[in-house]
Amino acid sequence: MSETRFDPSAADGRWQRAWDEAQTFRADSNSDKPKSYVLEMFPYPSGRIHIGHVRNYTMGDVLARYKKATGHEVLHPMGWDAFGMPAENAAMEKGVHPGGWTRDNIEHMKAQLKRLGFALDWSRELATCEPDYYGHEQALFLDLYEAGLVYRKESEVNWDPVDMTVLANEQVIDGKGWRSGAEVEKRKLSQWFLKITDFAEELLEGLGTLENWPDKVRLMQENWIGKSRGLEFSFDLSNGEKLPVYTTRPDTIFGASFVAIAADHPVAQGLESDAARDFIALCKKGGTTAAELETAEKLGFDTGITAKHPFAGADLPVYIANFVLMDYGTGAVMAVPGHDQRDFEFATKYDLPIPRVVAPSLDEADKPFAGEAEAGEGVIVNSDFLDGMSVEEAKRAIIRRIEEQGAGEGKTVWRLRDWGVSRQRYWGTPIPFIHCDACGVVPAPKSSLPITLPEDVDFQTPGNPLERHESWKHVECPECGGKATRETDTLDTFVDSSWYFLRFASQPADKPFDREEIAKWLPVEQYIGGIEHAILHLLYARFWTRALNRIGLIDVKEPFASLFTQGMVTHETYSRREGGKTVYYAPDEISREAERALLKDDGGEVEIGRVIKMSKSKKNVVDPDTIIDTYGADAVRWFMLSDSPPERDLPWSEAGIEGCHRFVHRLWRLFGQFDGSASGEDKALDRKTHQTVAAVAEDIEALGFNKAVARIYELTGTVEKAAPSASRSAAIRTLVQLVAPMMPHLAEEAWAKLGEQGLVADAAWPEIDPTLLVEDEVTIAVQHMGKLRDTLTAPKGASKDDLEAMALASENVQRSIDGAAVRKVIVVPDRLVNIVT
RNA sequence: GCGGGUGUGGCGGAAUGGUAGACGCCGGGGACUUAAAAUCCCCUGAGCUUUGCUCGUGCGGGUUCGAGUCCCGCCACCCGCACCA
Repeated sequence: MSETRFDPSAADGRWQRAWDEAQTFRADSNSDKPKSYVLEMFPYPSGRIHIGHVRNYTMGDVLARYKKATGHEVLHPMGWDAFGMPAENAAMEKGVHPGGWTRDNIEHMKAQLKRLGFALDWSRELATCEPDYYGHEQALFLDLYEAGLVYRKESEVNWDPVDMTVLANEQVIDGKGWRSGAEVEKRKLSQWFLKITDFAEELLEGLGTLENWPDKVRLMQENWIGKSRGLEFSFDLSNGEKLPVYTTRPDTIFGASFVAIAADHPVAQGLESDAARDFIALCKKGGTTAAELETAEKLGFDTGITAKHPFAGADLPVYIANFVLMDYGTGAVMAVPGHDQRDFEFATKYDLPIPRVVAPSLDEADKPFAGEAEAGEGVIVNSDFLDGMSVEEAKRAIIRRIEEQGAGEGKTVWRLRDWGVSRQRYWGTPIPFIHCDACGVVPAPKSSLPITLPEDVDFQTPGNPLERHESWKHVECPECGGKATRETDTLDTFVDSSWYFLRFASQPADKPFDREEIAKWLPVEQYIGGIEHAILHLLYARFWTRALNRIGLIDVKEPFASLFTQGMVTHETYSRREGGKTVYYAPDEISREAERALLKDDGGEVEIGRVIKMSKSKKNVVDPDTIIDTYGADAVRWFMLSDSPPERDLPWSEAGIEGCHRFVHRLWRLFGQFDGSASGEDKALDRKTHQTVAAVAEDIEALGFNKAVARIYELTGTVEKAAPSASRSAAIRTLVQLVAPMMPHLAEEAWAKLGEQGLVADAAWPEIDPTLLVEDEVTIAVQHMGKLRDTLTAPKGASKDDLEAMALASENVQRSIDGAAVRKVIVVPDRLVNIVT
């Protein structure tokens, strides 16, 4: 083997082509091997791969390659979450077609991914914007409709009157459209909904089975679903109506001193007076940002109506209150100021009674409040037949009483809302329905699928181009044959990403997927992606999977057996004040010295800012293409795995990637020292090698890539120092295999030079000799009173008595004991001896 | 406000209740070289009266022969949710 340098610019492409030609990473559904489905969240084709993708896909790739080496049939696919707003924005700004823009981006990004040498089955590539994907989605949507899981209802949306479009909440900034700057209006539109609330209970319970999901994500979903147990009952109002309220604290019912309703509650809406109307308008104006809610004053309006307390008989005033939400519970609450902070503030402001009904003990039934509500545990007081009960006992008692009277019932209320999937946009999956004046809303026949998007659309006029597209929009009614129009709304792109993992596993032309084939691959063994999808995507995908399961299309209930959320790639920022404002500079405009950073252009010093998430506005981004050009794919991959634990943020640094680059070449030099004819055994090295193989395997399976990397560094150092022997040659060969999942190009190149047949990507993971995992000598720590005084070497498994004798023989130990009587000696076999005096 | 997480050298970080700081980066010294790059070797938590000793894992207590790790109470930072009755 010659001492040539490893040249990634030649080797990377060569091996990528070799894998392609051999179809090394093609997944065979009919294989007898155990299946392993490794999946990373597919990207939106924004134009360029960013470094966060590189980290995400490198982790998945190491796992996929390792699984393959350990005898699994691996499915590791890639595709494109290709519908979405940026394509329409590009269309409006640059006059390009969203489809053309998207497909160009896909082509470019695919080339970028290929340069990184990922072990992907590209034969299963899919893009959600193509009819052969979204057509099947339309079919699934119709299936769900037939099962009663899809419905239409009037719903309030954020409407941008200039762009003539619906805006998502996050697109409304300070009450104005993010693009147009126009004042956003609330509009009622008839929209499509999916009945995710039907699955609230099982989505919540299912979380309990997802042991290999981060607790954090499970908790976030749990809070999002938001189950609460309570009582719903009705007040009789002085105007003769009944007012249902919901409470989770029915035990405090005797502490109710007023009733509060939401501004858009029917009772409020029914008020005629100008003052009432003005107050309702005021409530609507209130901001919805976190900061505004934090400081918002509790405001109320006395309707003049009263509500009869079901037990006390008192007439409670009914207020419209700005803190009551219409879309939770019944939009009306019984207000218990003594034991709810919001009610307390409200009652204080409007001078309403604040009775105590929970106290630390029966003796303290009239203890005054210390300026805030007491929401905690205690004993019920001033509450007639509930007096003396605990909070929990009282809850049960009052619910029973109300139920006996037929005035209400114990009820579970969920925070989770049904999923509104209508989007008034062009670049999405057309919703397969037809509106007929005579027949109403009619599902499109499955034979008419896919309903494809028209290509000839213009984006220069505001609004949804589908709305204006006469030849596309007007169709015959499938039922009566009369004049009808297509639904012009398209589906939320989260629908597209709610089943792509099924289509990856099975892609027949005539249906969304094959049930038997899905059963072979699903659930995904390991899913990897960003924490930002903890709720929406991951909840929707779980829902969609359960919905398909319920209607009998698949057998699996939970799509992702294990979830891993990786940290972000971060970078320090460079900036300086110029003409009164802060100007940021990109890393490649900077020359970085040990303590300072200089601008290449003029040599001026710039300030080194905090290490934060890469963002365009701070210009602290690095471009994957550039760094692959400079260092090669393997060094970049290695950096992505080194140092930081994968769930934490990874600070990108020039010094760090250069270190990785050096290591690639250091390995290459070591591989060059392979001597197949070397003889002689080096038992210590054999041990180290086998221990490393076992440890690296364990680390990869636990996704502890940074630890695996450290072990490989260690073994590399040991092998470098070892004298030539058959053991050393074996160690070098093993090292090639150990780094193969992480640095596949270098590994293939070395594998070939070692004279091995075939690809290292096809090679089995090195076998471990269990007898070599244990040392025959161990280092024993010797402590006196828990402080280290000496270390000694003992044979593995030495007896407690021997170890104690050896420890006591130590000069350092004797000096430390200094003649004191030994009271006790603690011996941990093969680890330490602690002498207590 | 509620919920969760994290605090270890100059930096990223290791460490089944058992030798704190593995491994990498930065830095320092040396070798090779006419020189540089590359490479290799050594040092690198702080302090001290340096065969060795003391201190040291955000702070204060506790349990234990022994605590970064377990328990109690704080502090700081980060993330998520948020007027959810």
